[in-house]
Amino acid sequence: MTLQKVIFPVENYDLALTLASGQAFRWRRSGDAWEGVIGSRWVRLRQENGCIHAETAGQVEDWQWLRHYLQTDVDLETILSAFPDDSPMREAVAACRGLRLLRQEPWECLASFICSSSKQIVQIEQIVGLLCRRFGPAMTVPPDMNCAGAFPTAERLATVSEAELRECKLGFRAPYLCGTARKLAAGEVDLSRLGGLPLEEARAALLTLPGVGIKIADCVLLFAYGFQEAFPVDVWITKALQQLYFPKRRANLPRLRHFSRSHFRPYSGYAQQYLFHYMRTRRSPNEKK
DNA sequence: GGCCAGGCGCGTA
DNA sequence: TACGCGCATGGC
Repeated sequence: MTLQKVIFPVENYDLALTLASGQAFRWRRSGDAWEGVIGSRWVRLRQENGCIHAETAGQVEDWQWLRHYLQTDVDLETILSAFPDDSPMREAVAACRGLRLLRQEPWECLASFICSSSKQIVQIEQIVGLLCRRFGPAMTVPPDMNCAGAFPTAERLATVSEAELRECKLGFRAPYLCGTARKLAAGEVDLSRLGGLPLEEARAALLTLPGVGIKIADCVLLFAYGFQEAFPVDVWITKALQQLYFPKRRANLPRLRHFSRSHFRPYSGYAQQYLFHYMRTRRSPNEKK
C-alpha cells in the first residue's frame, strides 16, 4: 500500500498548538509529526518550513476534506485584528500565535463533548480512543500501525448498552451518550440540517439531546458547524472572564455568558479558544518566577 | 490524599 | 432566575 501525500503552504498556523488545544481528541504526537483520524481516514501531519505535510492511506481524489478540516484558507490576521483591543486579549494572542479552529464532523464532535463533562482533556482522549477501538469501523492504515477504528456512528452506539459504555470509562455520562445516539438514530434530530439554521435554532435543537447543555452545544456549534459567534463557557473560560474582566466582583455564569456574547464579537469563538488556551498554559499568578 | 477536570439535570429558594 | 448537589473516574 502506498501513502498519498500532499503539501499545503500555510501562514500564521501553529499545527501542534491547534491539534493539542482540546477541540479534537484523536491526535497523538509521533516524533515530529501528528497522527490522527479525520472522518474515516487515518492521517499523519507534520509542519515544516511554512508548510503542512500530510499523508493518508488509501485513495484520495482531492484534498478538499483536509483543507476544510484544517481551515487552511482562513485568514487568521483578519480575525485577530477584530478581537477586542484590551489587555487580556492582547496577552492571549501573544501567548497563542497561530492557534486555529478546526472544522470537525458534527456527530463525532457532539459525542466527544458529551464525554467531556467534568473531565480533563487527557481523559477525554482516552475515552474517545476506547470508543473507537471497541465500536468504531475499521480503517485503512499503514502496515504495522496499531490504530483504533474510526469514530463509531450514532447508529452503532445506539445499539450499545450503558454498561458497555461504562466499560469505556464514561461513568455517569454513559446514559447521556446512549440517549443521544438513540435519538439521532431514530431521526429525532437531524445533525446534517443544523448548519443551515440560525445559531439560536441550531442550539435549541442540540439542547433537546440528553447530556447536552449550553456549553456542549456551543462547542459543537463552533468546532463542527463553524458558527463564529458561539462562545463555550467552561470552567477555564469562567476563570478567565472572572479574573481578567471582573476582578473586583464575583460574576455569575449567566452574567458571564451575557458579557461574552456582546464583548467578543464577531469572532467570539476564536477569542474564546485563545482565552481558553491562554488560561490553561499561563503560569499561575502565585507561582514563583 | 485532596482538589479538580472543556457539565448536566434536577431540586430548592 | 440563581444556586447547590450528585453523578464516575483519574490526573496532578
